[in-house]
Amino acid sequence: MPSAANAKRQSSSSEPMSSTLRCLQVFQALADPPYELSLTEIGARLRMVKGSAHRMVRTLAAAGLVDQDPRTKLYRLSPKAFWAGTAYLRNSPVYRAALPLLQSIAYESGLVVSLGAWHERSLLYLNSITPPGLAHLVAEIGERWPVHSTALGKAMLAYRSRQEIDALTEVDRPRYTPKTIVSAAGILQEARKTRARGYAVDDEEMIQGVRCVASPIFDSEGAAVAAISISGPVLALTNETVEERAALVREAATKVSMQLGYRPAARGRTPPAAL
Amino acid sequence: MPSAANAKRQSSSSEPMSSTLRCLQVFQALADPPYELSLTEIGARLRMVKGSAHRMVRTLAAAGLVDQDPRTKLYRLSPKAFWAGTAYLRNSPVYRAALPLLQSIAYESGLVVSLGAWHERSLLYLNSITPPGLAHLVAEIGERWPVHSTALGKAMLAYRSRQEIDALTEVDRPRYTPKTIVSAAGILQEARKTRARGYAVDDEEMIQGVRCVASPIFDSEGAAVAAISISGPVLALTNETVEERAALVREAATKVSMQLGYRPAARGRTPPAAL
DNA sequence: TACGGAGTTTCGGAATACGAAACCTTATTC
DNA sequence: GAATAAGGTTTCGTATTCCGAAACTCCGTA
Repeated sequence: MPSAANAKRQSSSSEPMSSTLRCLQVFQALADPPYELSLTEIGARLRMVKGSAHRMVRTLAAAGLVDQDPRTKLYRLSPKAFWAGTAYLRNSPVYRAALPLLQSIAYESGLVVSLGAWHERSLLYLNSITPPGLAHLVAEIGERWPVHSTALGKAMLAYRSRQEIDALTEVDRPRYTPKTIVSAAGILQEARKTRARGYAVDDEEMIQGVRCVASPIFDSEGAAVAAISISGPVLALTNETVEERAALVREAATKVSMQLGYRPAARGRTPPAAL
Repeated sequence: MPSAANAKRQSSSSEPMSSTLRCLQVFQALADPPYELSLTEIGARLRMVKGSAHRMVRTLAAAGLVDQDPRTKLYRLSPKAFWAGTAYLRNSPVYRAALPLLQSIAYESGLVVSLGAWHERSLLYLNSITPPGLAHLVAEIGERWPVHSTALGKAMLAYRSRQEIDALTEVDRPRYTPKTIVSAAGILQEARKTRARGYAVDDEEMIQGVRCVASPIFDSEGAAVAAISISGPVLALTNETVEERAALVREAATKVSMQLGYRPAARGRTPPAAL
């Protein structure tokens, strides 16, 4: 009786499982603030009836990835989701190679040291080391930040392909402070400067009063996949000390690149992001 | 035509989506070492034919949670999975409250400082701060460790319910070093000692040459949901200095508990894990 | 050039998920 | 304290989606 002369093909070929995809949308919806959602809210955001939303959170709960607050009834990601997601870190050659160096630089500089990776045109924070007293200017593990206004992002962007930069700057990027560079021309110019001096600088372009320097990490294919930064209040990271801090991150980033199999003098590799 | 007199009920009530559950099993399989699996291996582990395994990794890939290494063809968790999973951390009151304190203690003590949470009878590492040179004795973010042989685990276990302890110690726990306490009686005795002195000690019970002290964090309901520890080589964490290190973690853990709304002198709360 | 191993796609049949609506539970209002 | 409202949970029939088996393709090897 069903499918009586169904007009539509069951789909051309190996389509992903649609019901599972919708369920994973629920999962990902819980990964953004406010991190805790009611059933009704989930249904509203993802355009599904309450019953379906309920089935999906129950499925995620059955898999252990989602918890429900007994008091508020709100759904949120569980510790198991954290365990599973962080497998990426534990498996990441960049992270494993960089972590010890981050600690060293943090103690040497007394400032915030961060490791970020390139992910879908944004900067993904992998970890930060923060000396006491500077906790307020720290990005959280796993947070995504813009690449045009952070030192970590700019360090990677400067060594990405020209097409990637152009795609990013098709329209002006968001402004966060008066110093944020938002235009395509400005961002391209910044990339040029970054390559010229060998490190990227964020001079209060993301957060007022915070300055950062960063240097990119290259994988064995020469792609800028990550970066290391030192951040601090403008009073601590003055123009006089920027150079030596930059030297710290450059040295560390180079070491990590080497461990990843990057060889700077490789055979005729085209310099990235040619202008 | 289908369902022509189907003998089996479609299931009593809101069952979770079975196909999605199997797909999430694939996701979780990638969260354990070796972290990268081939299609055939996934199929073998989860008892599914290749075609099904393929549909599932394609679905996870379509959701962005899984990547395939272009060279090796192996599947692994993606940065997006990391972003999603770490939402648990960003949303965690314990983590937010404890992180600044961890940094302080790490700088004060010069040793490794860790934060762990109770999760399904095991210890889940949320983060660690490691001074230079001690990187080798650090547990990774998101790793799960046993509760009977780690200071973090023992600190929480000592304040859990008697039933929970008994359930855990039904059979002897795994031994990792000659000093590991594996019997039910020994673990119970340890819990008693921990409560008596106010902090837990791991004296080379997990890793030879490494000693740790830890103190539990209580939520507003009085449950020991997390703990803070200081770890170091036995030469650095000597008997003479254990007391003062323990004082550091106790003070920090108490502060975090307070921030979570825990009130030690609450109305007639039954002391946990009564003997 | 044949072979082997692994990944990918196809296909029909049958079990599974969807949506709508009813039901239940908890908090709020008068 | 009863009525109400808002949200969470369950039921049910239909038709859509998923499962398994097997064929196909790709790539490196003998």
